[in-house]
Amino acid sequence: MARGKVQMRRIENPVHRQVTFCKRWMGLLKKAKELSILCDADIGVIVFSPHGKTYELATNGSVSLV
Amino acid sequence: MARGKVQMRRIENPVHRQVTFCKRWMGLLKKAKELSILCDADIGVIVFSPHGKTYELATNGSVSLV
DNA sequence: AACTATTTATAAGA
DNA sequence: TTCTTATAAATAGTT
Repeated sequence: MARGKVQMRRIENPVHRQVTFCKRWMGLLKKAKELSILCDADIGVIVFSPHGKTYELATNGSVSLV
Repeated sequence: MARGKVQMRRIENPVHRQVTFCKRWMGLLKKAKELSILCDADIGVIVFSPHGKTYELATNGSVSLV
């Protein structure tokens, strides 16, 4: 979304993909938290990275149940 | 994010809150899909609205297991 | 539901 | 990974 448009397809370069993942995951978490607060909703987000790592957010323990 | 900043707290007006929920949920879904595609990750997002409705996205069936 | 003025997220670079 | 900056994208308020 910035210095040039981004093509909507898998980023082949591993380093670039990792950097983008980090940045966008942070952004997604922020957006989810905002939606939760602003609209009084309970949100759970979970991401399974290709390398087996999982990242998650639960605004009320919902995802931890999984 | 636009015609004026938004305070990060629950929107009291029900109509305003519903409209914002709709807009932001759409945005969150888009961001999640993008992260999934760009970074080859598997993502699940689930939202429990205060009124009992649930909205979800699963890029690989992950959330449907819940 | 559409439209834009603005804010925010973020791609690229350091 | 963290910071900076230019620019694309999301969206708050309006119509």
